[in-house]
Amino acid sequence: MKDILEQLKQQGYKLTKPREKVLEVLMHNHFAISAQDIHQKIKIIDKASVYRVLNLLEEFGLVNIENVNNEKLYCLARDPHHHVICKKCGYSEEVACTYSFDDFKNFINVQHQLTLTGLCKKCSN
Amino acid sequence: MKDILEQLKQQGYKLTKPREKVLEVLMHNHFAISAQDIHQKIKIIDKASVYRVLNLLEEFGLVNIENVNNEKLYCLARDPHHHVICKKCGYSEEVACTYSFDDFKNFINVQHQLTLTGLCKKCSN
DNA sequence: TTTAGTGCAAAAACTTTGCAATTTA
DNA sequence: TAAATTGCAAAGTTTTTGCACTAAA
Repeated sequence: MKDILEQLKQQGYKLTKPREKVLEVLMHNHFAISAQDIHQKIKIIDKASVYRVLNLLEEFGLVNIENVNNEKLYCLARDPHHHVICKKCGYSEEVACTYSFDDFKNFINVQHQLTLTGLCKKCSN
Repeated sequence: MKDILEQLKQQGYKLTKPREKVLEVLMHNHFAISAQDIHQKIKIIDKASVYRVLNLLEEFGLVNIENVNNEKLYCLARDPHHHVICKKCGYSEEVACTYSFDDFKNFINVQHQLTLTGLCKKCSN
């Protein structure tokens, strides 16, 4: 987290409570989480600010966004790993990321986001 | 497209104009497209129906969903390929998909969605 | 003819924005 | 102290829902 705040600082952004708090939640939340749920966890911070922080992080490629059951979920882009998420109960597990995508002819700064969904053992019965 | 409609039919769903039209747009649209833009292309169909069709397709894993610049984009899950999308201008190219994910211990029916974003040549200057 | 699916209009949910007040550097 | 950022409230978007009507099987 320090790294990220430092990184933002070096870009000229200030270290503020909303940024700290949102990052804290993303750090401590093992899996992907929605903007609304982030706000739920830190009610001191205005919802608008939560969105502003998330948009900032997204702009810098510091978060990944996943869609599961029509929910937009954020998670820190601390590579290299992804998640498999159960579409029914939300249970998830980490998946190592072994892919790299640097060899594009016509693109630079390519980031990737892999979303894996399925049914966990429990829900498949 | 016939396949998909057939598939739905066999599940007991009816073949209706909204379903046909939305699928048509998804078929003919080479790249990912938003719900609103789909509706824009077939104004005869009510927006609510567009959403209903998309949700149905999602439920059956027939579409992939990508987030690019805070826009939720749909594309048919006609494997195996993905897209790299320029975050600035939206230009995109196909990327062959060479990954399979069948070897999970605790999950079944695992589907994957890979979103690649970057800057295209033009936009990186 | 029955049941699923639609359109419409209204509601709900989500996200962004303008601006005065506050906080950071 | 200047500039960036916040909270608040309001506006803008996007998505869902209830229900009477319509169309598919």
